[in-house]
Amino acid sequence: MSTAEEAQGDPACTGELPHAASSGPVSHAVSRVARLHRIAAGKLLKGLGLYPGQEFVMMRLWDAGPVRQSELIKAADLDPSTVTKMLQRLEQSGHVRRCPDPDDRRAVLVEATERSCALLSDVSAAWAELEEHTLRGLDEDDRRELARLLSRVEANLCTETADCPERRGGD
Amino acid sequence: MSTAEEAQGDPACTGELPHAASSGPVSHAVSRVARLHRIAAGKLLKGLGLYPGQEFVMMRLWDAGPVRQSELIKAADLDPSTVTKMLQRLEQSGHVRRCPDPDDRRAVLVEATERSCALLSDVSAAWAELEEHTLRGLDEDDRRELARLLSRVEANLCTETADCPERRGGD
DNA sequence: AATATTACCTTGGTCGGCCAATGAATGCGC
DNA sequence: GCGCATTCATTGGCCGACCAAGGTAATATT
Repeated sequence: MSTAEEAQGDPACTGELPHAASSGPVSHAVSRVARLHRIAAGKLLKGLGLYPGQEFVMMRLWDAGPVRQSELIKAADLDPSTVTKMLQRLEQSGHVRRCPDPDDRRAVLVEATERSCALLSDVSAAWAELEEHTLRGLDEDDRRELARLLSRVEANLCTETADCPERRGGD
Repeated sequence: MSTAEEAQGDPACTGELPHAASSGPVSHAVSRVARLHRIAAGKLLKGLGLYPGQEFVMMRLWDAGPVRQSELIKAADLDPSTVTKMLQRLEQSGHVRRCPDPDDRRAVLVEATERSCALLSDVSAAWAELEEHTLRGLDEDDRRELARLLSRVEANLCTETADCPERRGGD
């Protein structure tokens, strides 16, 4: 076994930035952090029977009670088809119940099952753990700063790619 | 009751944090930023015939020339199967050429096609644009700070969930 | 040399996520 | 009332990403 190279070393953590990405170091970091963060979330959620991404939907349901699917879509800002499929799986796994909306025959009302409500505290705890894992070693100032900067970045990314002269036409 | 205050025009940009996620505001922000960032990258790459995620592999190939698939896997820190499928599609779309490694009959050598090399500058430009889009409005200090914090977070997420021994300082 | 291990890649499955296109019900304008 | 546009949700296709399992070849062990 010659590989004296740190059995569990950091494969990708050695930030070897590709040349073509040198123009976007932060973007690169965002991508890597995103994947790692998702993986970490996935591990924590796995024990709860949830897949990463489903928590957002469940959280909305826990918060808001029975809602239209369109509300979920708007709240999570996801593609309708994404939500449809996710809900089908969540229904299959017993986390969610769906029934037609009596008021609008094309709409569907979604609500969290009682069983899933038992997960609420676990998911909250998992998220707290994830947060701590993510921010370990950062003091309060750093955390605030990171939150602030991410918020700025999010706002930036919410604007269309190259057409945000912050002045759309009349309406 | 029935305060319909959340029924506003802005879909997701209004940071209405679910209650269950209040324990992890930064994690939530990371998730949202990640998705938005990926979407932005996707839009920029679409015109170049690439899908988000493929750039990383291509960048490695442009940097390193013909490499083993395992090198790519290690460099990008992706699942082998992910790389296999991605390369199959990249080969199909003409961005990549693969041939068996004469030195190791189970290995595969991968290289960027000449055609794809023409994309290098475009991808670099796209990444620069993405970076600017991401960081618009942040001054140099903020950008440095964000890079620093993301780096810290990345390091955190590289450690297993509850196991953070002394980390190697990497040269 | 024969066997066991390990490394390399592939296949098949699953999920989240997107887009495009479709069908069904509602609502608006005429 | 009738027709058209909107909204709601679904389907199918695609891609990235994961895991689990498998097959083949190189290497270590015996």
